Amino acid sequence: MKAKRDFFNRDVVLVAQDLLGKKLVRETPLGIIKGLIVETEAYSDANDLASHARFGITKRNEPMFGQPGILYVYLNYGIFNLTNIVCNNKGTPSAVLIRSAEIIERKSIAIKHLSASKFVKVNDKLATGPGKLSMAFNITRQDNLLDLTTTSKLYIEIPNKTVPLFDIIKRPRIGVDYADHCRDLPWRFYIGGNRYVSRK
DNA sequence: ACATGGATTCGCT
DNA sequence: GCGAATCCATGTT
Repeated sequence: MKAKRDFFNRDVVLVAQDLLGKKLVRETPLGIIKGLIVETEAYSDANDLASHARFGITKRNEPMFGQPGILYVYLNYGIFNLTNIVCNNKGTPSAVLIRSAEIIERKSIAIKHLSASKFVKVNDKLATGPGKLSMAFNITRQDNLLDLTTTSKLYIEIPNKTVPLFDIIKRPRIGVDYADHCRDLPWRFYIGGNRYVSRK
């Protein structure tokens, strides 16, 4: 079952954890790639000094203020697109950064996407780290504002059958040392013991 | 108009 | 553990 608007219209810290173990489905010209989300981070509103929303609404972060369930993609370090899904009700900025996934269908397509960049190494960890993940799934700024609840191009699939239980590890977010006291918030979430997590 | 630095990754030390 | 690659949004002049 495809995740609906209500799934994303909740507190971003909850959604970030709830996305673990869900399927990320991506339709490309070459076929449909599927991956299990194993690592996420939550970014909140103006009170979160690590969030793009800390400056208020700008041209770049405008998607964060939009409908829950839409995509927010931005260029990071001039090299990588980073994939975020907007949460909370419209007007309350927040987004979940999808950091890592275990690709379970059509790995060959992901390998083709990764091969297009000289900045990533193609190995068995195809979508480990937010830059590699976005490239493996061929998510670029062209996909910015895409509505995951209404398109078949990209969406979250919630399995019908029960999935095996797993531990949710909570840690400070990566690369936000500038964020004053917010740097220590345990808003990075990953599946305990999963080998596709970017760092321990 | 200009300077700054970053939600990364890889390769070398 | 550290620096390079690379570019544009953001904040300052």
